[in-house]
Amino acid sequence: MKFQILDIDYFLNNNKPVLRIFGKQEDGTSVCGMYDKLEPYFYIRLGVSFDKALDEMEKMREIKNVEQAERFVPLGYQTSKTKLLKVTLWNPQEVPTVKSKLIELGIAKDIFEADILFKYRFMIDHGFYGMQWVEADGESTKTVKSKVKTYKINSIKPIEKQENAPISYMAFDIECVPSDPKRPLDARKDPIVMISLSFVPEYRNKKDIVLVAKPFTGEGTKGFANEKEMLEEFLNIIETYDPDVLTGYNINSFDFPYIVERLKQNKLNACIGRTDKEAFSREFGITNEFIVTGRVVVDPYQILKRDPWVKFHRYDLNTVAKQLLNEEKHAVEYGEMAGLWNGGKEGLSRLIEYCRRDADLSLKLVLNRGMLDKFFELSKISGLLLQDVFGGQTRRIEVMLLHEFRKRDFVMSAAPSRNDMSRRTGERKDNELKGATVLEPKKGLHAEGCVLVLDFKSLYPSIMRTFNVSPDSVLLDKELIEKVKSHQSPTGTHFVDGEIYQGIFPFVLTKLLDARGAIKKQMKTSAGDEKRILNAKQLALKDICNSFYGYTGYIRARLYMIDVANSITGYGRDNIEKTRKLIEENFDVEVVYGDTDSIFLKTKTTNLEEAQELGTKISKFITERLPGYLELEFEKIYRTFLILSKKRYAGWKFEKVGDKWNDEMEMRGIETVRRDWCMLVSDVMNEVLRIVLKEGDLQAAITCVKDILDKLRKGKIPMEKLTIIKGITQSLDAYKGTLPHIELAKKLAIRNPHDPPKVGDRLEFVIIKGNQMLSKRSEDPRYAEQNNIQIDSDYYINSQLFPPIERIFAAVGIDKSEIFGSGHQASLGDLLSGKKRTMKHDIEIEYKKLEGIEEFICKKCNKSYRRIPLSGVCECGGELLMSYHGSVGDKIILDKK
DNA sequence: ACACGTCGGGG
DNA sequence: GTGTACGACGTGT
Repeated sequence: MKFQILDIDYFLNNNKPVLRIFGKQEDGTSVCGMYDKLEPYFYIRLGVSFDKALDEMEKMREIKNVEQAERFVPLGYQTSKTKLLKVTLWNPQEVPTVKSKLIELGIAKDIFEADILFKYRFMIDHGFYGMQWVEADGESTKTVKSKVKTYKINSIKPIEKQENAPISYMAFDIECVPSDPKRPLDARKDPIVMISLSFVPEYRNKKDIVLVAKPFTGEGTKGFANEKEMLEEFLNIIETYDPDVLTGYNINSFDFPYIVERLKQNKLNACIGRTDKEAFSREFGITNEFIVTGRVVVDPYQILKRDPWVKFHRYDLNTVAKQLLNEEKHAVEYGEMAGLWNGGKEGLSRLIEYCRRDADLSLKLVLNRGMLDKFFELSKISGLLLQDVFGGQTRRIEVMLLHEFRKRDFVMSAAPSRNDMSRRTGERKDNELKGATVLEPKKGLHAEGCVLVLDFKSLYPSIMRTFNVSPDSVLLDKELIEKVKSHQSPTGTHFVDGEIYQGIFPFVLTKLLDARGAIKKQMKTSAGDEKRILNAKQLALKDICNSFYGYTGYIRARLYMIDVANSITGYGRDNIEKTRKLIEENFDVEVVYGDTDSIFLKTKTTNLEEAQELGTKISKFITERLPGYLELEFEKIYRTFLILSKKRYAGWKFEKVGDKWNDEMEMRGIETVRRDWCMLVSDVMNEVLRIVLKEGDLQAAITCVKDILDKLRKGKIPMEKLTIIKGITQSLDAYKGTLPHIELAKKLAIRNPHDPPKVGDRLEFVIIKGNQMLSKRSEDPRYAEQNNIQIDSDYYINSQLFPPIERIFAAVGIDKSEIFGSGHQASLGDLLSGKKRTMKHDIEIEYKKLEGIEEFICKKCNKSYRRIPLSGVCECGGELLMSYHGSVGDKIILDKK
């Protein structure tokens, strides 16, 4: 029998562990393999004599066997293996108690691998990675311990196979109505009124179903007498459809815990998994986790929120779906729900369709956007089970290293205890983790010549490879430093030379980076699904490679070594300084900026082709002169470059695709979108940056801002552009200070006593004119509009627009008084005497061709604008979308690092 | 510039 | 389940 591993756990049968390996066969059949031939074990370094230890340990009934073993210990370069004891127990659950007993009695001085989950012990010992294809031999068996086809396995081994087995997905979403409209939802009392389910592939020829907790008939809808019957059907569908992946938006912290509580209230078992074990939820901080044995729980909310490459302004389903799928939720406000539920059939239908859409959108997010592709690959590369790969980098690295350790006869350190961690924190006071070098920026606008950006390819991984930096290659012993051929890092730590012994990190990184290189090559000749998967794979490899450095300095790492981390950044600092010097000595360019692994060079040419050529030449020159694997790559050209300070800059980027130059505005660290800013600020900032960078017309930038201020003072900016949104997070009287949105909430509660704002509501407000304190001058935008209340233009000018806009203007040498100053206005010419006020960028390509590449298109009537009209919307009132190189969509803010 | 506190998504 | 756990952005000093 062959199958792909999805999940593993174990149960006890007469105090003996039996592993349950859940998987999928090629034809999509779910199977479970039961394996009982593994015993839990760990290693100790003796604190007493062997005989004494043996004596004591024979008295412990939990211990099955003790034998001598020789292994390399992980920290510091080892010239020989260390004598250890391998302790085998009967029951994995007794490991923690035995472990602490051995330490207490002084028998063990050190403990290794006593905190490796039993399922991972199994995987590592068998060489199984996540989503591994295996071949097992055994016989079919019947048991209550599994709900799918089960086999008792005699032997099991990994096999080579790339493609995934067919995976089934089910998304769901629940709606609840509070029994007391003034109170927040309470899962103990307030029932679930409907559950929508969405399937890929279809379930009984249906792509979705909505279960309703009251009698109802309708297409794709199933009514029930009450909540309990509806919940029973929910459990029943899960069992018959048998999904591999359960998904839904924010299910980990809302839907799942809520359902579990409702099942409990209705005296039903939470049998959602593929075993007799009930599903359960646990929380830490915000990251709730929901465990369903045998299946994989995927919460797109958590995945999106943790993605460092793509950031959203907000993370509610509507915003995310709009951006990623160009689809929206049905418009139903939370406050309406009770009314819809308790009202007539029409309202109920609306609520049902709202619910249906939510589940559909979640599933589309996961599937249409290939959200899991990278995680499948991360699981295969790291060795973590799919369910565990959504967490942090630490576990990915550690389980991967465990595989490597086993091959090399190494043992893994224990995860740090609370004590270890506070000791590490304390030690940092004297020996702090020093970061990278950020070259002092030459602030301002650089428009006279193209700016070249060059990057070191995988800087930290390359450093670790070049200088053999690894926790197991450090020379901790003074004597060893004299005996062994070694080198010293810029921060004074010694490492054994690579030709004597290659550390595990450089070894693993070499494997991973080589694999990534091969995949990127392969991508060039592939297309469609194949290319998509290859891309996911190379991204997964990149993620893992880039996390090694951070790992060595992470307080919770098993292989924490601050000297190793500091050596890496130390080499990095050396490298960028060396590079700067080499460039300045050999090329006629000015270093205007650089950060960690990048360097920005201002050239004397405005010709893109020439700039490109120079960039390539410099990268080759430098790479030839740097040691080992360090490689400086020519990354991109900024025709114009504006830098405000370290880490805050914008550039007009040109990139050659084929023989055409594509252009794009790029911003880093300059936020144009922030939660607490109204839309007007974002619009003005984008517009100002565009004018400065693309038109080089400072005058126009000033005029643009002045126009806005003028409109603002005359009350001509639409209310929605001035609206600020903030949420109510606690009961109104619990707030200590006065906050604008809370003051407004109080006002609204008086105006509208039957539907007051509640905890969890998000309030929109504008600041209006008046002589009270600011916080008391918040008002509902619609109310202000209807009652013709004037907004406080001074607030918007001084508190919202001024700070960010001033930073930009200061950098290009425009004094704030020129725009914001009231009364006496300095003449434009005076302010910048000697400096050229306006310049049209000189570009030696056909400018005409560029026109129209970037434009704004109305979503409704398709009318296109070269600039956003100041109203922010189309003449027809429709929303405007940006268009880049022919593709239309809101811009997602990408911010590397 | 730093330390400390709050909040997120869902209904 | 041989585990005990976030990170961005806000305000205040």
